[in-house]
Amino acid sequence: MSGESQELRRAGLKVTLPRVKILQILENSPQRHMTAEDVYRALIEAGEDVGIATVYRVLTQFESAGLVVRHNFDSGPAVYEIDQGEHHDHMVCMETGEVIEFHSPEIERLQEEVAAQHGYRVVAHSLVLYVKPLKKGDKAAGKARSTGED
Amino acid sequence: MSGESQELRRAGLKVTLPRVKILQILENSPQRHMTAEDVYRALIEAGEDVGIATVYRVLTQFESAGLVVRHNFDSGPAVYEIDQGEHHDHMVCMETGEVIEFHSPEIERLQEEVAAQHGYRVVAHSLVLYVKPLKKGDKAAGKARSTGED
DNA sequence: ATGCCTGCAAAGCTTTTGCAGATGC
DNA sequence: GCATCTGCAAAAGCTTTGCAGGCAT
Repeated sequence: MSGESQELRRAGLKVTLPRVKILQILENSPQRHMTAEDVYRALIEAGEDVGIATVYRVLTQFESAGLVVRHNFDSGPAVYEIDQGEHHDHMVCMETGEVIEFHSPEIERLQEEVAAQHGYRVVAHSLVLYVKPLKKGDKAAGKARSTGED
Repeated sequence: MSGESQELRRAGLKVTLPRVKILQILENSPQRHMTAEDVYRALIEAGEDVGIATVYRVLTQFESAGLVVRHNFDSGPAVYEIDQGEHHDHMVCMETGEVIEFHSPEIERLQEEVAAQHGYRVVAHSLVLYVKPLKKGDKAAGKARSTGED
């Protein structure tokens, strides 16, 4: 029925209430990046009686099925986000915790180039920038002003 | 005395046996990237009687002092490596577990550029490529043949 | 009806913490 | 001598797993 059921079936997963609910939450939550705990709380608030173990199991299955992508930002709990097909990397603001997505084909190309130079091909990668907001007057806008910091 | 003592003092840490030993291990181990457990085992094998808790505490202090850098490859235990001042990123071979270091100023520049476009400056970053060895004849060298996988 | 799913609770693994005694300066 | 550090053991945080019953097909 609902698009969720289709997606689950297509992923080869039996259509069950916990899976449908979790998929809905991941798709509809304002928060794109959720921890297992986040999902669990959302379920509880929605009146659904699922166990945290099931949340972990389902998220893991979703990941295997390619429905979601799992990220490990720094230490701390893993976060999951629905896979919209659009690959992207992340920037985490160290002041607000906000997560910003970005995509840079140039960086990706360079990654492959570097790997090839070492005799490898890139199967997956993880790129996270830990950032802070630019204060006004901190620097000019455009081109290639390096901040020096690393 | 030993260079280690100097380094510790310079870092503002009291010179104690566990700290000296751990620093020696990090500096002399053939393995550049060690988990707390690795360091602990090395200490035990060296006949030193330190607790794992101390290993964690010391590694954390070393990190704060800038003596070591801590990485979280995927999930799993954190790894530490002595900070040789030379910033670099990592490639992890998915077949052998081998860790290869690399440095790409171009990628770093692009990172800053992207961050700036979003109104941020890069404070730190984490880039890990998960790679597999190129089989012979797997592909030609140069240009931009994307593997499709991501 | 059957086999995959779920909830619960317990265990696992990595890392942190409280405390009393030891140690460096 | 005093503050800091250490070892031990216990706890904490996140995630996985065993098992008995439940649900989708």
